[in-house]
Parts: sequence; structure tokens; C-alpha cells
Amino acid sequence: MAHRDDSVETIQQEMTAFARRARATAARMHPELSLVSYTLLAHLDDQRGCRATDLAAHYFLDKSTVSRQIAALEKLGFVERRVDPDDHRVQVLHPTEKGAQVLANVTASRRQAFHERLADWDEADLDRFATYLLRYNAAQERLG
Amino acid sequence: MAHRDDSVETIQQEMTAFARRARATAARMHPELSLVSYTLLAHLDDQRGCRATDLAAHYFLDKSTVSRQIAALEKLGFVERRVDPDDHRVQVLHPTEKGAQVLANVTASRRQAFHERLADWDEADLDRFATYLLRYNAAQERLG
DNA sequence: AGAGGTAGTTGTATAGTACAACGTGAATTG
DNA sequence: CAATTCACGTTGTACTATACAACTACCTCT
Repeated sequence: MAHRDDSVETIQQEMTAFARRARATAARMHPELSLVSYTLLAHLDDQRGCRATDLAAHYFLDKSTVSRQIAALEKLGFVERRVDPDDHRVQVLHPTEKGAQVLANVTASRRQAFHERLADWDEADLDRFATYLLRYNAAQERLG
Repeated sequence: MAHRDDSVETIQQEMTAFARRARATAARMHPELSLVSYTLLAHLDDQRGCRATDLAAHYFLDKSTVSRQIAALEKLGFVERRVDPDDHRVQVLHPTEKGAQVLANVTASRRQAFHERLADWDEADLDRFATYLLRYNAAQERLG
């Protein structure tokens, strides 16, 4: 059982260490798009548009937070709003041409950085690591 | 190569998802000690005291950030400062009795949460996951 | 003694976040 | 169908974490 405890302890420490650094690293690498903005924009791109409320639910953010983030992205010209003709309360959000472009750049550069960090890993290890992370995050969502 | 790319993509997405949530989760679970405060206090406890500068270097934080965090912890009565008799610029920081107590509680409850999340993992998987995280974070430190 | 470096604090600014109050429009129901 | 309730989004306010720059106090070395 000692071994099991040690592993859990390490996982805890390393996940925490990673979390502490991620924002700062993202900001350093991509001053034009923060980690949060990036995530939201990527979601819009991925979903081919969605509502602010959907973003809030998906990322466990307050609707006011999303509202301000989207306002910032709109001000930068990365996002546009289309009022739903069937329900005038709803704004469907889409990346603009420019937004999609910036997103593609940041995504490419992030992917590049991850590839560098993982360059000397063999394929089986990468696969297992990816699987573990999926499993871990799924458990976290399930258990809060 | 496609498989390798997929794994890297998943790792990127899942690490990012985790990072986005970590702070909020920590704040919800432990309102008495933020993720940063917890980390700093744990380091002091672990090292049996150290300087503010050491904390800043270790966590890639600005010294002003550490200064304010420590000031907050001191105000809460969780940390005490002992001026180094050999160098009056230096304050060696230590958890107080109370600080150590709170730290122990939070640590226990965090460990409990991690154990729950990882309850149905077998020991070999836990061990591999821990190893992968260490390896990943080491690479990140190395490459920035 | 003077120059330059180190430890830490404080002023200022910014990002991200939450909660509460609000406005507007949609839906339900008595 | 009028009134109430609900859903979506914005705005006011406040707080935390953070960085950078300017500063004070102190140490070290020549």
C-alpha cells in the first residue's frame, strides 16, 4: 500500500505543479491569446459556433466571466455574434476569419511546443500517458 | 506517425483542461488556503524553513508576488519570519504551529480527493502515470 | 569608503474570476 | 391573454494572483 500512496502523492504534486505554471507559460508563449481566450475560441471553432451559456456550462465559468471574455475577443475582432432569429435573447458566437487564423497559429505553436517536450518519448508511452490523462480528467469531472 | 500526433494532441488538450480547472477546484475545496498559498506553505514545511527568494526561484514567481503571499499567510498566523542573525536582509520563513495544522488538514483532504479520483486504478497504472508526470514536468522545466 | 549586488516591500497595473442586481425577451399557466 | 416565472446576457463591484519598476536596507568586495 505504501507504493500506491507514493504514486498518488506524486500525481497530486505534479498535477498541481503543472497547473501552477500553465497559465504563465501560455501567456509567455502567446501574448496575443491567453489560455482562457484560447480555450474559448477553440471551443467555438470546434463546435462551429455556440452560445455564451454553453461555454459557461462546459468550462464551469460564471456567465459574467464568459461575457467579458467574449467581449474582449470581439473587441480584438476574433469573435462575432449572430443573434438567433428564433430567440432574440440568444447570441450565437462564431470565430471570425481573423480569429480562426490566430487560433490556427497559436494551436500550431502550442502543438510544436508539446511535440518538443515529448520528442524523446516512445509511442507506447505517449499513448499510455494520453490515456491516463483522459481517465484522470474524466474521473475529476465525475467527482467534482 | 498519425498515432503519435494523436497522443500528443490528447496530452495537450487534457493537460490544458486540467490546468484551467485546478485553481477553481482547489478554491472550492479549501477556501481557507488557495492553491498558491498551499503550495508555498507546503514547501516551507517540507524544507523546514526557507527564504522568500528561494520560493520565488522554485516556483517561477516574482519576489513581489511571494512577498504578498507570505504577508497574507503571516496575517493569518500560518507563517512566521525569523531574521537571519548572520544577514539581516534575510528572513527565514517557517510554518507556525497553526500553519502546520491547517496544512496537514488540507493535505489530508486533498490526498483523500486524489485517492477517490484514483480509487479504481491499479497499482501499475498509478506508478506509470506518476512517472510520466514527473518526466513531463521535468521536460517542461528544461525547455521552458 | 564607495560601488555594486541581494533581500524584501510597496506602488501601480492587469487578467481572471465570482456574485448580485438588472434588463430584456420567452414561456407557462391560472 | 395577462401575470408570473424563467433564461440569456450585461454591468457593477470586489477579490486574488500576478508582474514590473522603484525603492530601502543591508551586505560584500575592492
